[in-house]
Amino acid sequence: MTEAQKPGFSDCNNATLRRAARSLGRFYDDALGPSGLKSTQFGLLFQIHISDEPAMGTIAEALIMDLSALGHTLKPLIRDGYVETFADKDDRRVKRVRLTPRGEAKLDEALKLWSVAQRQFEEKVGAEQAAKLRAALDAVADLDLEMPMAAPSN
Amino acid sequence: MTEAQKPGFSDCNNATLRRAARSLGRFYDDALGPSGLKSTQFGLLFQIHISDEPAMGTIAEALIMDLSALGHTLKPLIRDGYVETFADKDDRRVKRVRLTPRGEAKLDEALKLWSVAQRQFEEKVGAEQAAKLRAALDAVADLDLEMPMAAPSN
DNA sequence: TCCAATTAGTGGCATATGCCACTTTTGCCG
DNA sequence: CGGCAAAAGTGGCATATGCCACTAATTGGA
Repeated sequence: MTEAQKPGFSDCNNATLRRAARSLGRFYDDALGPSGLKSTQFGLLFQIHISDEPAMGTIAEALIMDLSALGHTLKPLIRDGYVETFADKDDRRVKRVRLTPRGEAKLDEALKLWSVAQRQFEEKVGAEQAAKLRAALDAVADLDLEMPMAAPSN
Repeated sequence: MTEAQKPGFSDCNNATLRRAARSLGRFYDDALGPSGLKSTQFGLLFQIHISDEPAMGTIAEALIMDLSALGHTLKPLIRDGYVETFADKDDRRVKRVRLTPRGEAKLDEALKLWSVAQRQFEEKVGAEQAAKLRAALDAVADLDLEMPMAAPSN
C-alpha cells in the first residue's frame, strides 16, 4: 500500500472529477485564449446559441448550475456586449437571453479555436473513448443524487 | 437531429466535465454541509493529511491546480485553524503545510460525512463503474495536453 | 376577488481558480 | 565572488459558483 496516496490522489469521485476539470479546463482555456473568452463563457454562449432565447432558469437547469451563479457569470458577457436579456412577454418574472450579433460573431471565432482543442483532445484519447466519457459524465450529472435525508415524515 | 441540443448539452468534453463537476460537487457539498467544509476544502485537507508536510508546490502539482489558487484556497482553512504553514528548513523559499490537531479532528468528522455520500454515489453507479470513471478522469487529468503551439523551433 | 404559496431573478457574501507582476531565495557560471 | 536565471510564493484582479435573504410576478384556491 505504499501507493495508497499515489493515484490521482484519492478515491473521492468528486475530487477526481474536479481535478480533471481543472486540468482540462486549463487546456481549453489556453486554446480559447486568443478569443478572449474562457471555456466557461464559451460554453455558456454556445448553450444560449443552440437554445431559442432561453429563460435564465432554463439555461441554469440545462447546465446544472445555480440560477444566481448563472446571473453572475452572465454579467461580464453582457458588459462586453455578447449577450442581452429581455423580459418574457407573457411572464414578466422570466428573463430571456439571446446572443447579440457581436456575440454570434465572437462565438464563431471561438468555435474555430475550440475545435482545435477538441480535436487535439480526441486524438489523444480517441473519439470513441471521449464520447463514452462524456456519456458517463452526463449520466453522473443527471443522477438523482439525494442525501438519504430524513424523508419528510410528515 | 431534433435532439442535437438535447443531450448533456454539447460535445465539448470540457463543458461536459464541468457540468458533471457542478452536479456532483453540489451532492458532496450537501453531504459535507454539517461539517462546515466544502468538498474542495475537504479534498485539500485530505491531500495534506496523506502527504508528509508537503510544500505548497507539491500539493498544487498533485491536485493539478495553480499555485496561487492553492494559496488562496488555503487562507480560509488557515484562518479557521485547520492548517498551518512553516518554512522549509533547507530552502526558505519553500513553505510547507500541515494540518493542526484541530484540522485532523475536522477531517475525521468530515470523513464520516464524506463516506456516506461516497457510498451513496457508488450504490447508484456501481463501485466498479465509479472506479473506472475515476481511472478515466485521472488519465484525462494527467494527459500531456499541449496546444500544437509553435514548437520552440530552437 | 384577495391572500397565501410558488416561481424567477437579484444582490450580497464567501469560496474556488487562474493569470500576471513582483519579491525573495537559490543555484550556477564565468 | 558577483550577478543572472530559475524556482517558490504572494498579492491583486477577474471570473466561476453557491447559498441565502429578498423582491416582484403569478397561480391557486377560499
